[in-house]
Amino acid sequence: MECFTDEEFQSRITIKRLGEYVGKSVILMGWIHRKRLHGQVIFLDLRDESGFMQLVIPKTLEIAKMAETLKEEFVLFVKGEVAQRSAENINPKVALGNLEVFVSEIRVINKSEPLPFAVNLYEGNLDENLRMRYRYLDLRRDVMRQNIVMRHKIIKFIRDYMDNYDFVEVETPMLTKGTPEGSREYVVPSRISKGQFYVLPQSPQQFKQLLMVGGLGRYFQIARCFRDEDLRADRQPEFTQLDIEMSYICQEQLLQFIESFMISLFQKFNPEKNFKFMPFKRISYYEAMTKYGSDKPDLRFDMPIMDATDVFQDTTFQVFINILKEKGNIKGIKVENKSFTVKETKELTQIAIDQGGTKGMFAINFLENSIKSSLASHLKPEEIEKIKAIFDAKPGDTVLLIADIARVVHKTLGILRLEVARRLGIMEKVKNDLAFLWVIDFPLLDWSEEENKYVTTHHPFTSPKDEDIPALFSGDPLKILTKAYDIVLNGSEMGGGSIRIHNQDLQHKIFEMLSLKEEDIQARFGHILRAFQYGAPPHGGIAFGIDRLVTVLQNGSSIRDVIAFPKNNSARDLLMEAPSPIHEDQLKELGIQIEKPKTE
RNA sequence: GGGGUCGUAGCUCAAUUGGUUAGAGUAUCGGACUGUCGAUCCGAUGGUUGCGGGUUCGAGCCCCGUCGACCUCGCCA
Repeated sequence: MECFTDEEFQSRITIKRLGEYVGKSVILMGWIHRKRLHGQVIFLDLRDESGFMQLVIPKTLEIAKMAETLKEEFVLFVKGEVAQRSAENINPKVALGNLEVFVSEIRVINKSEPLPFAVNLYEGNLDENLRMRYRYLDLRRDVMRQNIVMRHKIIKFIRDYMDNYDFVEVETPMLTKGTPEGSREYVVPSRISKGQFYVLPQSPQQFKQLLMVGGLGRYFQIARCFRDEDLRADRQPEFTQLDIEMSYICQEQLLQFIESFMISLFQKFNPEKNFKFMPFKRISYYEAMTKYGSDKPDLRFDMPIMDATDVFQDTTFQVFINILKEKGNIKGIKVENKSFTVKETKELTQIAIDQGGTKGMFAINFLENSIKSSLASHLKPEEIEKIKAIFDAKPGDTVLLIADIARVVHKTLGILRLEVARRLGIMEKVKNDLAFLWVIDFPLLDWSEEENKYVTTHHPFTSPKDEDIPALFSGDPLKILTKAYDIVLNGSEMGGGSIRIHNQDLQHKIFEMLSLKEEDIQARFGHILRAFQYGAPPHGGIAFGIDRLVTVLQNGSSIRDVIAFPKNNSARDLLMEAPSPIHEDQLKELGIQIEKPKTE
C-alpha cells in the first residue's frame, strides 16, 4: 500500500489551476479519465473535480512499464512538471488543451474494477436502472457533474438575490403535523407517543404564514417537501421548493418582484434563451382552460381553441344534435398549412379518445373552393363558410373539431394542440423561447360531487378578490375569484402562491362555505387561527419548484438529472435500496404491527 | 389502480418481421505502433435473448403470466 505524507496532500494542486504553474513541479491527484498507449509514449488524461489534464510519460522512463498497466478510473498520485504544449500539439477542443504534465512519479492511490458503464463518454444513452444503482459513478460523468454544480450555483444566486432584498432564510420543521387537505403525506411514527405520528411537510405553508405573524416580514427557504403521490418525469416524492412569503404586499407587487427575479435568473444561467413575453403574459384560469385547454398552457405557440358551437344550431348531423341537446360544445383548433393523411387523422383521433376521453374527432381540410372531410356530407355550405370565418382558415389549413361536454372538449383540444405542435416540428422551432405567463383569477371554490360540498381549489387561506367578497354572502359562490397565481413556463408549472386571508371574519366565512363545523375548524386549523388573533399582518407568497427550475435552466428533460440521489418511478432509492423492512425490535419500540401481505 | 414503450455480450445497439452456428461498436485480455487527445491497427475472450409457461417441425421475434426500468392517465389543496 502506498503511503502519503500530510505535506504531499497539502501541496496538491487542482487541475484547473495548472495554468499558474507552467514550468513548475506539481502534485496532482485524481482519476484516469482515458488512456492512449503509443509505441514511444503514454498519454493519460487525469481527471479531478475541476477538469482534466494530459499526462505525458515517454517510454524511456522507468515508470512507463508500470504506467502501461494502469486502468481507467484508477486513482493516482502524480508528480510532474507543467509544460506549455508546442503549437502543433495544442488541442483546441478541450479546456487547458494548451498544457500537459510531464510525469516524474506515479503512485496508485486506489485501483478500480472495470466499471459497469463508461463514465468518460460525451454522449450516449444509459439505462436509468444502472445509473441509479451506481449513482456515484453516474455522478462522475461530465453532464451530471455540471448539473449538480450548476444547481449549487443557481441556489447560491437565489440566496444572494433574496438576501439582497432583505429576505431572511428560516428553517422550518420536517417532523410536523398533517393537514387533511392536499396531497397524501409521508408518516413518521413517534416512539415517545406510541400510536401517534408526525408527518413530513408537503410544503412549509403554515409555518411561513406563522413566520409572518412572528414579524419576519420577508421570509424565504430552500425547503425540502414531501408528497406521497405517484411519480412523473417532473415529480419526485421529495423535492425542493424555493418558498417565499412577504408581509404588507399585494398581488401586483409580488408578481413584479418575481418577474424581475426570473429575468435575472435566466439571463445569468441561460442567456441564449429569448423571453417571448415581456412583461410576462397574464391570463385568467378561465381563459387558460377555454382557450388552451390547460391550466398550464404552453404559449410558445398560439393555436387557440375556437368555439364553433353556434354554427351547428340547425345541424342535421345526429352526433352534433345529441351533443347540443346535452348543452355540449363543438370547438376546434386550426392547424395551419397542413393536411393530415388518413393514418395521421386516425392516430390523432385515437389520442383524443384515449387521453381526452371524448368519443371522436373531426378533421376539415380546407381546399381552394371545397373541403376534404369525413364530415363533408353533413355540412351545409353556409356552415362551412361560418367555420372558415371563425377559424380564419385559408386553403391548405385543417380544422380539428371536438364535440362533447365543455370540460372534455377543452381537455381534448389542449392535448391535441400539444400533439400537433410536436408532430409539425413547432416545438423544435420554439425550443429556445421562454413563454413565461401568470395564470391568475383562480376560482375560490369547486363543487365536489363525491363529497356533495364546496372544496377550495387552492387552500383555505387564499384570499378572495376584494370585489368578489360580497358574493360570499349573496351570489354564486362558484363565481368568486381569488388572489392566487401560478407561474407557468413552456407548459410546465414552475410555481404558485396567493395572497392570504388575514381577516378572521372572512376566514370564518370561508370555513363556513366549506361546511366545516366549529370543532373541525379548531382541530385542524386552531393553531393558525389562534395566531391570527394576535395581530396578523396582511401577507402573501409563492413557492417554486427548484428542481424544475434547474432542469429548464440546464436544458434537461427530467428532474432526476439535477438531483444527486433521486428515486425511481416507483419511489424507490435503488442505490440505498430504500424503502426496506425494519427490524422487529424497532417495530416493537414504536408500537407498530405489520399486517402480513395476503398470499394466494 | 389503469394504459403504453422497452428488456439481446460489462455497456450502447442490430438480427431481412417465425427459419442454419444470435452480430457490430465499445469495454476487457494479448500483440503492434515516434505526439495522441473519443488515438489507430491485428487477434482473443465474452450470450440461460429478464424470469416462468404455452403455440409451432422450428421462437430473440407470436400468446399467457411474472419481474424490472421508463413514459403516461387517475392522483399531486
